[in-house]
Amino acid sequence: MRARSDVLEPAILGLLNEAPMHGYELRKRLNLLLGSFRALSYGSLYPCLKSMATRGWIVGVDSPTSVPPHALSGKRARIVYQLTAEGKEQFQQVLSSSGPTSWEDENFDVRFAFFGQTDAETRLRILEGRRSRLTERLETIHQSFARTRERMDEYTLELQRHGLEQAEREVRWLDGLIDNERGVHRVRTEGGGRPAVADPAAGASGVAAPNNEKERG
Amino acid sequence: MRARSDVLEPAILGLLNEAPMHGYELRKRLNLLLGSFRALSYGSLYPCLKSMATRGWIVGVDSPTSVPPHALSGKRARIVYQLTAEGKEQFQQVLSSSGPTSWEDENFDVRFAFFGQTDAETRLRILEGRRSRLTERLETIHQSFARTRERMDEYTLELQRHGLEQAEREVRWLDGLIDNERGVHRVRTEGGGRPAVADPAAGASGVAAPNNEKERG
DNA sequence: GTTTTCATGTAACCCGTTACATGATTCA
DNA sequence: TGAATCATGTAACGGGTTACATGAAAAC
Repeated sequence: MRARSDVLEPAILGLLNEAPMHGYELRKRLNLLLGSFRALSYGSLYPCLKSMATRGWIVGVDSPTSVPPHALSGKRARIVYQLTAEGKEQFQQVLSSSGPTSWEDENFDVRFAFFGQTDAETRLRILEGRRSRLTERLETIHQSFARTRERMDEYTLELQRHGLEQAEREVRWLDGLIDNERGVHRVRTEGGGRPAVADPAAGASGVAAPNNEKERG
Repeated sequence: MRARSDVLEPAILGLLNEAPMHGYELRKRLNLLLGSFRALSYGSLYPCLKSMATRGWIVGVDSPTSVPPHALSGKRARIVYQLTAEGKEQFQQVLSSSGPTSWEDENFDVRFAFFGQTDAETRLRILEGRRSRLTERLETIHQSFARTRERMDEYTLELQRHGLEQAEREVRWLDGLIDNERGVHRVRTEGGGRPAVADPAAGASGVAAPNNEKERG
């Protein structure tokens, strides 16, 4: 429901779970992750890091700029943040929690971005949740569409038509991913249930599969 | 930049410019207009109406429920809002103002939805502004894409690839609309420059034109 | 040497949601 | 008569942005 809550924190946890980082770099990575447009402001990042530190999920360590570049002792301290044990636990919990909020646009994106750090079961659960949420939307739009078509402006109509098409396309995209995930899931759970994307070949071909129609365009 | 500011007010102005309405119905129309999901809350609608009334853009008129349904005198007053002269002026100003904010996602959607109440020139300006904003984005993503491809998670990559594709598709959609608008523009400005969509035939075929490829799918 | 980029923060504000409160009308 | 829907609002809160403040390192 909300715009970003449940989005910023998970994203930070996920990025720090990949590698420790200082705030400035974290922001750049976050911008890439979250829709890649609309720069996240420091005014929300730093306070968020602060509160996460207070809660014990992360710790910030003052760190001089690597090896002193030109003779002088490295003094300027950047604060490099890293997950604590609690933070890692929290992240795993966020990943596997598939509450209704997880299906929403940006929340889904973040969950999806960190699929590489989840198990196939959770991935499937989230993908399918997202899918049913989308089709639910489509249903709603179709209905109100049918009810109010005549009363609507040509352009409003066109806008809605376009939105509908985009949503339908996303459903198809999800279908591809789900199919793929099911295949991987079956194979992997037989073999131990570790994340499947650790294997580059399976990940690359599998994930990209549903979209190669694009090459034709 | 912002999520909704510059979105809610224009949308209200636009809807009230089509027909006077009371808040409850306004909300339904707004939900349809603004992404059609995520219901707008009364907690933001009514205060907004209030402030718009204070500024003199709209007036709320107590109105009994049409004709009394079963003998009793209609007492229950719904507040029907309508634009004042200033409100109409403000709306026209919003429509024709093509500042950078107009290219943003939701702002664009609202502007687009009320294209029927604008002239072809403004429509073109907004469509082209939106287009260049989108391609700008695409450029940015492509760059960071090339720079950081190796360091990225398979799923993050796929998510970005998908986003890229959606954006590219929207650019093509815009191209169709722009082409169409240019045609209409040329014809119409010769003939007087009135809104083109007032003509059902031109509007319907014209606006829908770039997308009839979808029928094949 | 000056500008640009890196780097970290704070305080005021904006806009929206949640939860609450209230009451009339319509339908079962 | 009692539940669902229509209809209008308010107060507290949440999460984000803007604008401000500061300073070191790198590039020109």
